[in-house]
Amino acid sequence: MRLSRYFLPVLKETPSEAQIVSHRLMLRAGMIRQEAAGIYSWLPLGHRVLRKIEQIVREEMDRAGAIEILMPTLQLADLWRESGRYDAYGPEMLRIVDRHERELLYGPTNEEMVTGIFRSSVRSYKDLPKNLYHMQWKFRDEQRPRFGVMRGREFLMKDAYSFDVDEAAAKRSYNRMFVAYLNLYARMGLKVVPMRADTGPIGGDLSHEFIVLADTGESEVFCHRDLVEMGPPGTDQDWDSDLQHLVDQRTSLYAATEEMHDAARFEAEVPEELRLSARGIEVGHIFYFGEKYSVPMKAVVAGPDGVERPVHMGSYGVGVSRLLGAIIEASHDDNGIIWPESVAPFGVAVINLRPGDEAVDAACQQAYDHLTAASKEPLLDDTSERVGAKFATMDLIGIPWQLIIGPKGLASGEVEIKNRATGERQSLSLDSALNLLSAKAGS
RNA sequence: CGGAGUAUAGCUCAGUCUGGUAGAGCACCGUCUUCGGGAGGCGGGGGUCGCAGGUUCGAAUCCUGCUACUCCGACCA
Repeated sequence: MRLSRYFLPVLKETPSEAQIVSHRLMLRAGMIRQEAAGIYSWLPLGHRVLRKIEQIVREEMDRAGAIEILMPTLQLADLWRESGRYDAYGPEMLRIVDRHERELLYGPTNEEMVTGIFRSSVRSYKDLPKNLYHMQWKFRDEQRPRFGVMRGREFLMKDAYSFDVDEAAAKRSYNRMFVAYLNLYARMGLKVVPMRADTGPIGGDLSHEFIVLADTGESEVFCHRDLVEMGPPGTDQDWDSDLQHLVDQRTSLYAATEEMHDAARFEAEVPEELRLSARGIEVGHIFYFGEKYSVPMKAVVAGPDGVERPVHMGSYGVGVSRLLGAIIEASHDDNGIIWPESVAPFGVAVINLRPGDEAVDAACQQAYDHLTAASKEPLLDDTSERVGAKFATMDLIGIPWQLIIGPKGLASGEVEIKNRATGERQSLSLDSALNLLSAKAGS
């Protein structure tokens, strides 16, 4: 992409409404624009990152055996009356009436609908297990939206739903999601801790929240320090096994959110120097809730004995749009965002310090073509901004690598590359720079 | 949902108390100088002062109603 043809409305000044760093940086970097309280337009840069995160989530869900579908945003009220949640959900649910006076709602979640899809076609235990997921915009009419995309009213969520023949099988489905979640967050450069969580109004017996530790987090969390440093399980697993040892490894150490916290147990189980109490951002939540929906909605399968039984279900959510905020909270400095390479909107920023200079233009074009061919998704700054502004903008939007090409360096056959995260720079020939960047930059 | 605020140029904000021709910085356009970390000069464009009503010779400013947004708290699969 050439910056001169792109749409990147960066702001020099901080908009007054933004209180936390991720919100400020997303607005300043021209990633989002607020349209109403808790409702945002995604501008090109933000949209690119959103798509990258989506793709990582998709790949890890697919790897764990989940199957992607896409359900609509609008749902019929009658479907929700089957589960009893139409009346139970309260004012957070946006209710809509169409021209025929039909009662609809903008989906805050999809348990009812996916159960409807499942029960219409699955009859036998032989078709289980199944895990269906989608990534779709949700709407929850929060009383007080804040923190930009971290707590919006409209937000993009990946929600998966598992269907199993009994509780033991459902636990295996739960474990698959547990492991897949740890892997997908790790791919985004996040340190995430799973914590026992309250199941809340959705109901159920077994639930974990996945928490990114950050000072600006909305909830207080308590855990064993070792959990923070423990790496992800890795993607190379036997996904048909129960994966129980991986889950046990991470659930045997103390970790709980505020509402589940037991100070006495915390102090008994965790030596003082390993006790960590911090604030966290919830970026995922998984539940096993058994027959909560399958019984009232009559989602049943015939077992080997020919008897029909309600299926055992779980649901698994990742806050896709919230993850942008969480990643920025976890990775930024005074100059702006520092994108992990896996989710960066562009892989390399090619900075032309003197557009119009024949040699510089040619070198930039060569670099741009080379990096494009190498799938490094370069962003070429070919504008006539002053160099200070160019550097500031590229630092702000957080492209992992900068390739700086100007007349002075070029005269002695050199260009400069800079790593956004470390600030480290080196001068070298254009060819060496391109080889180096092709080898390590980008996804 | 309780409490506190805000609304004036694309952005950040003065001006409102005490009614009298709509302001600044940044951004934008033109031009000159400058040119390797958010430069400077000169010239220029851009505003139904959130909306509706009222008071007044005259309202951004005073009064009434409404709307939107923000912050603190409670709430939050």
